[in-house]
Amino acid sequence: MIYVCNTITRQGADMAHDHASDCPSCQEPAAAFSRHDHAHCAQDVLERADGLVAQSGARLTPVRRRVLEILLEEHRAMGAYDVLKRLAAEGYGNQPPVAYRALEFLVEQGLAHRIRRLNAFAACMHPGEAHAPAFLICRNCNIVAEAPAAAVRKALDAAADMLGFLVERSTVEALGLCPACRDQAA
Amino acid sequence: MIYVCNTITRQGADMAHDHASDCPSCQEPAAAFSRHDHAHCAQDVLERADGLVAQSGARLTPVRRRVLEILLEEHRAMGAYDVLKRLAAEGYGNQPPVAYRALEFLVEQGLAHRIRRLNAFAACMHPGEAHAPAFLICRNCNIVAEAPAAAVRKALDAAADMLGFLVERSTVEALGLCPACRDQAA
DNA sequence: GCGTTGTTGATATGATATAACGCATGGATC
DNA sequence: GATCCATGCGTTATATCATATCAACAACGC
Ligand SMILES: [Zn+2]
Ligand SMILES: [Zn+2]
Ligand SMILES: [Zn+2]
Ligand SMILES: [Zn+2]
Repeated sequence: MIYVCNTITRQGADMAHDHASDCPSCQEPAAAFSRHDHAHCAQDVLERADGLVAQSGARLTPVRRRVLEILLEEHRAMGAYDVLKRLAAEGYGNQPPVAYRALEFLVEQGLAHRIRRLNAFAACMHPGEAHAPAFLICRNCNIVAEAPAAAVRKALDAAADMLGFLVERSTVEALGLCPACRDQAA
Repeated sequence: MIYVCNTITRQGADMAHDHASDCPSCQEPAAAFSRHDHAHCAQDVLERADGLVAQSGARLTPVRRRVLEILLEEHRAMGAYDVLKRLAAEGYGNQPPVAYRALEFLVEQGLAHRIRRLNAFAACMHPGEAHAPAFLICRNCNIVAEAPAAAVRKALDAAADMLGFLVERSTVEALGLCPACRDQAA
């Protein structure tokens, strides 16, 4: 299947990763929203997730791994109950805590992100790489892309520092139009 | 009464406003978290709100105005149901839509902000001034401050633009420690 | 084996948010 | 004045998001 990838990875010190260079998400930033076979990306992320979790001493149990797979398959921000429906249909528990716990675990491990504007979760497409992404949410087609935001964080830290405020975690989310919907509107 | 003001206003082209210069929120950024008599700020904001709404053709009805007053009085981020309790106690409707509609109106008019991380709303302390603030949320004492974020938005716009994404609205929220709690922790 | 820890599943509840309907008001139009 | 229409309000009901608590069970170290 062909998807539009919600991944945006820049080649560079902060975002580089080590898998095959034919990964569409590892090309130029301008290619982030372009259509490509997402199966490769998903498979790559899963493999890296296995390694990262083992390395941290945590356990990527069946439910947790399945939730990550679902997020990768669906390839969009999903509500906890959306995930739960999928789990229930596959014989896992169908109670909210099952989904919330798995999602919380994935977020803690850096394998997924929480999109507060949507009350939803999305798989991180470059786990293990230090990053604090900004999320770009298209109001027309609902695609969610992760954008490198080192400069944004830096500006935020500076603004907070002027007031004596110490930033520990931050949320940067933008609502607007993706390239495709932007063209369509014009 | 003495409050800590959740307002941070900088004297400068983007944030200046025209009322009396003894407003604590109009002093140096470093004074943003300091204690002061908030009644002056609240009164000033209400007066400006009246003017702004009239100017835009909208109507600041009793319920809407009362919600703004409540937000200003409480001087913190409030959940919709907190506001609703206050309204109900004063004889207004006690159903969720009453509060949500008024809050939505205030946000649309730029008289209040929605803080997604807290699922809450706070009065804007400098309505009418072009601004897209970042919110600084203390994880210890829950104070919420509005910080000027022009540089942050600029960086975000630039990051999005590199991907062809057009930002229309954005959410920038930081969780951390306010100056007081930071000192206390040290 | 056996206690300890962590994971899962179930029940129940709490918290946040919106859909849909009908009525009242107030201004524009006839 | 009567009619129409747009707007706001109140209500019922429902949808969506999230957590507290307990019981069963599995993995692990001893
Ligand atoms: Zn990839
Ligand atoms: Zn789009
Ligand atoms: Zn004040
Ligand atoms: Zn504090």
